[in-house]
Amino acid sequence: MKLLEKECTESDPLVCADRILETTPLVMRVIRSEIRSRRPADLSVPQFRVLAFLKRHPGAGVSAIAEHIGITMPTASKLIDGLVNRELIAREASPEDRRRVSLKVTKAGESAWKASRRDLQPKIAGMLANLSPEDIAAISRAMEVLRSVFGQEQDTNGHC
Amino acid sequence: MKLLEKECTESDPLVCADRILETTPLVMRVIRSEIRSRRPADLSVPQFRVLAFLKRHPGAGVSAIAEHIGITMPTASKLIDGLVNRELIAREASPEDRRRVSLKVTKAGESAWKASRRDLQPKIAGMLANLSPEDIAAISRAMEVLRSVFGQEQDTNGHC
DNA sequence: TATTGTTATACTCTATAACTATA
DNA sequence: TATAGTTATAGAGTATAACAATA
Repeated sequence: MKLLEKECTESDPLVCADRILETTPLVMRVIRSEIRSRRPADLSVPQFRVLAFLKRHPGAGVSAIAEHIGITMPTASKLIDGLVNRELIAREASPEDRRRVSLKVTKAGESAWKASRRDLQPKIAGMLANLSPEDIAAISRAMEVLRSVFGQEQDTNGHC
Repeated sequence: MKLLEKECTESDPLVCADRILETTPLVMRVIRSEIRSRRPADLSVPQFRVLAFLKRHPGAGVSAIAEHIGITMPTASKLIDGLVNRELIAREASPEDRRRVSLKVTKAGESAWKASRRDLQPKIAGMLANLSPEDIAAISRAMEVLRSVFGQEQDTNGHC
């Protein structure tokens, strides 16, 4: 249980929920504004996530994206429209089931995703630079736990 | 440094940034959909945050909100319009400087905020219920650290 | 009939640019 | 001239409801 320094009620789920509620929008806003500032690489957060998902699941359809990203099908469909129009992903009818579409990331999409990531990741990392290694490791672990709880997608794409 | 179980590169800021980038949108989406499902209490995340800020800083103006919430003035102005129309906040001209507006939360706004919070917090807490106390405490601490890094507003409203 | 997508419509959040009113 | 805020305009993300096409 470590020390008493901060032992008040930190293991109380309600306190934890409160902090998640306060902190998450702050982090999100930084991510969004950072993404937005990177014109013309210019991928929104949802677009970035669609590309990431599609890189992991080439050939996936609209419903798979909607489900795993956590949006409705019309929303996913429109999001995909935008990416197809910009030729960042390719959409074609599935041969065996012609209701389905098969989506995959194009070369350009791959580049755009990498560019976004190349800018974003060090920016966020830079904001963490002054933290202690212990704090950083704690955040890393907390994110893993949260992902398992909040993520529809149990990916276990083990970084380790 | 604890054990070796997960010791790979967790204290690497880049790895940590990666996880933040992956996890934060997932958490955010749950929060949003949860907020949205609570009709007719029906506060969006930005609205919720404006009310929270205004509770802490009654009499604040549009620019203060914009700055602390992290949005532009027109965005804040419109957001405020919506809340004023619904009579969740009150807007009046500042007596000493008539360019400024003075905003405060109304009774109805207070109720709406509390209702949103009353629903949201236990919902999020419920999702954490199966985690170990250690995990929960770790998330709590991680959120505190992240808030200090990503928050424009250094509130130190010590819950402890 | 059930599934996969898309279209239609509407609302919120967001920004930039241009404007008004006050200091 | 500079500051506080609003209006105009535009675009993305989101949803629900209604629809088409295929199975």
